[in-house]
Amino acid sequence: MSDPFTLDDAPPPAVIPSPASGPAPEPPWLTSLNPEQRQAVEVTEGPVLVLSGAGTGKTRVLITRLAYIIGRRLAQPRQILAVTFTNRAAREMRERVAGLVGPMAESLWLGTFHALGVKILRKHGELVGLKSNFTILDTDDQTRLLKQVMEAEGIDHKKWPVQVLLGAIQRWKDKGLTHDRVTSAMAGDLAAGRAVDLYRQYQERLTTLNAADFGDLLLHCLTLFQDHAEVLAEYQDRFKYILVDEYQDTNVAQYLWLRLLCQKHHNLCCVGDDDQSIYSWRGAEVGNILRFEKDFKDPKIIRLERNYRSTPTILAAASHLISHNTDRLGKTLKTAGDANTEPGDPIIIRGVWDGPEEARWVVEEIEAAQSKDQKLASMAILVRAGFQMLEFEERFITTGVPYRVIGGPRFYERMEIRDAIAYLRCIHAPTDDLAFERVVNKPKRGIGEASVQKVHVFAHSAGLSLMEAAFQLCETDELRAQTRKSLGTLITDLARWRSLRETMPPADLAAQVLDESGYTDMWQRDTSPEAPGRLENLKEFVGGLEEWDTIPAFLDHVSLVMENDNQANDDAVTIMTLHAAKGLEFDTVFLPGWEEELFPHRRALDEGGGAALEEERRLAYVGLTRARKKVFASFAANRRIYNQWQASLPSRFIVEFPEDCVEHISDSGLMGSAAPGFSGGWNSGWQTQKTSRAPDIAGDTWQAHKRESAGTYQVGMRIFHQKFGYGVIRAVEDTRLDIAFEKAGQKKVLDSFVEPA
DNA sequence: TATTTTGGTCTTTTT
DNA sequence: GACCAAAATA
Repeated sequence: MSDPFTLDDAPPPAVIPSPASGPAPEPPWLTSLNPEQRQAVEVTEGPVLVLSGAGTGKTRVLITRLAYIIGRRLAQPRQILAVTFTNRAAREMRERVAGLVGPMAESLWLGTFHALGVKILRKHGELVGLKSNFTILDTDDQTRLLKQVMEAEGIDHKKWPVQVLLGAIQRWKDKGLTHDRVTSAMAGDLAAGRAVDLYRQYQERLTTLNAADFGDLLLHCLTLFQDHAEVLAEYQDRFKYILVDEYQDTNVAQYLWLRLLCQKHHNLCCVGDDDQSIYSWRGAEVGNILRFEKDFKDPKIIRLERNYRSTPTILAAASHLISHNTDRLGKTLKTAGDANTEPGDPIIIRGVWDGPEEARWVVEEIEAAQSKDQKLASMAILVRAGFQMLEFEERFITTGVPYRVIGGPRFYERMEIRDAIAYLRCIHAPTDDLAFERVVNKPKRGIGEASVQKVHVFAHSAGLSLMEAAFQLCETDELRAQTRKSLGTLITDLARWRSLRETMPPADLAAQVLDESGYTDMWQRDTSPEAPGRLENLKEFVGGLEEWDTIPAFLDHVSLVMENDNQANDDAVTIMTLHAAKGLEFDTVFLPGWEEELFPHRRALDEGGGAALEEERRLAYVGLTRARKKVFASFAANRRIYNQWQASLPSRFIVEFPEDCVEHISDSGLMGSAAPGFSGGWNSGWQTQKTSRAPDIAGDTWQAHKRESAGTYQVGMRIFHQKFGYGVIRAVEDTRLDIAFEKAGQKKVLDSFVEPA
């Protein structure tokens, strides 16, 4: 095999780094570091673990370390591997390194685990059964594929949902387990005890399709390294220095991947914070941090504890909150500034009546800050779950305040975009059966399920791809003349477009395909309200394609990045999940929805043990420490979930704030007289709460209400509701009442929210 | 075949 | 209430 890595014309000399070894003046980006940071940069040899609290300059250390290694000529950029968790982090890191060392940064191996895995598999994939143009499946494709396998095996999909099995397979992959290493004990009675076999068949289907799912990107790498020592040796040789960001979020597979790669030079530097481990549900093992000392001999452990980001108040609150966790390495964050730094504003805590009210309040605060010349871009709303975003969006739209949602409904996951991509996939890889299936009757060409099934059966028996099978079937009388004709047209069209791809830029090709296939037409004729939006998205899609020179490059981007990063640089408030916020910082942070069952989330509470709860608390810690100056936390007494109003209690995390760091503010105008439970004002209620542990807000009034309510309400009764006013009960079902309100119309409400009128 | 109706499940968090 | 899948209907 030709060695692609022998191009290094001038291997750098192995210099033992030492600040005193040369008279060269030290650049400012080095001298401005604090002693611990500097150590983390300069100890280049051997394993290094940097335990880095929130806001302690972890990213800066990583970037400086990269620049230092390059600047000292300890290695060429192409001999350095730097791994991040998100594409955003990777992009940012590359930009900032480039700022220090210039265009050399281009040749760094820098990216997410998955992106780097793809890079390796594109080169050596044949050794594990993947051709270099293999497809990367998204969640949707994975589900459909596994579903096909399960259906073929006659597994009852009602009893054993696809998602559950898929989740199990993914977790196995996270642990680095190929199907032959999963024991039946691990599988249990999952999928009627057939889980392991189904896993195997799923992998077989993937191989036939020349496709890999997300977990495979790492798992195949591991297999490759284990079975082909010469390939592993190449990479081990090449990567003189390895840097890992967010190490606390690595899973077992990623850990093994790293361990294999660093075995020659042993220069592995991992940066992480166990208090910010929030991805255990995705297979992340905080244990990787704890194992570091055992698995890598004589590691240097460096703690960064000086926080440069937040005010002392925020820091104190965050530290106090996280100290409720028992399972941690333990570290204290100190403010980095002078001893007499101003403590900063207290954390504002506010209880409101319901979700919309909360949104109203948050946006009011944002507008107030804006009128004091604070940039909207310096403010963020961090939510626990995606559905919370809607209320804020609505409010921003009505008030006209610019906002930006990160990680919302993803562009590339929209139906029309996935269809368009499927066309490109068919053109690029004729064997991509999943894409073909998606496209075959979109727009409607009279090729129904029955015909597709025939193609399927034939393809399977003859060992052909769907497209090839369809082509051959068109030569026979198996299919109806009508079907045969349109199927034939589709296949010739696809072939024609394929022949254009050498000469035509992807954007133009896509435009032509969407046009000639009738796909655009389909939406233009569609009269549903969302059709114009879809056409708009397709336009944007074609526009976005212009950045790409080749289809495969674009397809990789789509499957790995999944987000459209045309981030307008307008001044806008950011809305995102707490998970997405990790690694970012803002002057002002809003933390809405701090209610029991939402945050901490019900699922975390249900799952026994304290582990899940501790992860929720870490999430709270991440949220708090995103703020530089000011934090607003809030909770609503009522929240609508599935069209049901539900009473909720303030999150236990609110109680865990140290009292001298917070300021409770009550809802005067709106709430004052309207809500009995609220009128007393917060402060008094909260004083007693700490000891009694039963928040007064819902305390006596509501609890009593709940108890007495069973049976008190009957059809025909006239009642009063805080939000909807007066009404008459139409139906009673358990604690749910169907009420015809005089003003608000017919609603379903919980009995605890009404009182006899 | 295509469209409508019904019935069941939902919401954590993401590469 | 929204979204999906399967059944019923045109």
